[in-house]
Amino acid sequence: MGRAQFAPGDFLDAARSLAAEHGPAAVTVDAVTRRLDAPKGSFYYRFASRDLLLGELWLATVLAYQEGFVAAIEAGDGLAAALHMPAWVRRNREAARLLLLYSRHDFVQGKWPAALKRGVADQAQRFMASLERFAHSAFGGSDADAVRRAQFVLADVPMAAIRPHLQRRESPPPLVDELIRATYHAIVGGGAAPQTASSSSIASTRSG
Amino acid sequence: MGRAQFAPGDFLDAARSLAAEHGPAAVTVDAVTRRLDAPKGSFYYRFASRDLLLGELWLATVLAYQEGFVAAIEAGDGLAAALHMPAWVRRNREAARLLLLYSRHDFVQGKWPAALKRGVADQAQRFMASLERFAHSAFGGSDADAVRRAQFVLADVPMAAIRPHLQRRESPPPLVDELIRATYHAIVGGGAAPQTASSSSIASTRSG
DNA sequence: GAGAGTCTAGACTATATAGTCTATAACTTA
DNA sequence: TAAGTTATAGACTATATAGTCTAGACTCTC
Repeated sequence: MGRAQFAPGDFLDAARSLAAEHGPAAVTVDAVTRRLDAPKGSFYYRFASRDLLLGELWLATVLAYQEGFVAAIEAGDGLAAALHMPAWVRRNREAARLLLLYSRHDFVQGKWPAALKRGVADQAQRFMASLERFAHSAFGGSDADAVRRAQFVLADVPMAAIRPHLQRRESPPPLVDELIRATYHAIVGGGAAPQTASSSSIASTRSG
Repeated sequence: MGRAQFAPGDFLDAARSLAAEHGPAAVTVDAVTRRLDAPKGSFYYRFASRDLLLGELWLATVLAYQEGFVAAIEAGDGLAAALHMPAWVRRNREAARLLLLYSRHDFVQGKWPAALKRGVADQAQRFMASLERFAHSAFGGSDADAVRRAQFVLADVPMAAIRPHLQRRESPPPLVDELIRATYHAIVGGGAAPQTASSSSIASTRSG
């Protein structure tokens, strides 16, 4: 069969669905090929190993998210960077579950080739650079504490706000953005804080 | 061998260490018994299955954490409940890794007996009751949004602040408490907020 | 249309792991 | 000390899964 019936992307798509539905452990080669009704040989013709499939899936997912994040930071808009997470999650529900419900190590525990390794390292490095850049502009320094603060408002808090909803397979409601925004202003301060720390106002903003 | 060489707790301890070090997937029956130099028979004499071991480990871990949390809520001190997480994590590093780095489903995917099932359900119910109680006192209601806010400040944010440090196998530094506190005051407001939303003060509080 | 290259097809192998089963050693109690 | 109880001991089975291998079907080019 000289004409390909399956593209590499088909296997990645199937893997993404399976991982989003039942976790990365459910992404067995048999499960993936069964879902596509493809023979095993066709899988291994394209991917050297299951580890590689999962590694590529993870990297693609992280990069897809990070693109908008880095852009926002480079535009000097920290709040937009923080709010990029819920926005992206709403548009990419399956990928979002991979990114927020599991860790890198659930995907890439094994040995991967240099190319993938470099890809992941580059990604981490670009992300850290963004955090440092933001830390510098928001907290006046790039020491460990300032970077940690940046990570907190730009990544940890958005994840924390969204995760429970993904766990219940819901789309993150608007309340999530509000919580991220309020936290952002509390930690970063300044800017266009719509209200002061007195927060009964926050609590009642979006209840209906 | 009429006198027991191993207590059930020995297997739980070994399982906890393994899970903390390499994740719950590394808690195989072989790995556990190898670590204790115990025969397989001795394991299955005490635990009906691997699932049961992991289930009991998870439940014990959650309950150990929750005790202090619920007590703080019942004492009417929301901030103490939020700060209980970093305090508990510092005292229970291994258990903390289970609780914060993995999800319930990594431990209890299989079938468990009614007793365990009830234990987990009870635990979840007590936790929700605490959240509702706090939501009522802090946000004046127990509707879904108010409970979600409660979960955010009391559970999600503390987890988010701590998780990166556990991932690096560090003890959570004091900065973590500060971030939790600042977020708490931003969302809950009122109370004894030590500073207003202008946060250059927060940023410089604990840099040295 | 012959030959080369591409991809499908799926049986087969190797290995890790959960769980079973039988024998027996070490205690306990009458 | 005999009988009964409790636990150790580890070989064995069953199953899931990653990965290999060979045959051959399809397509494209000359």
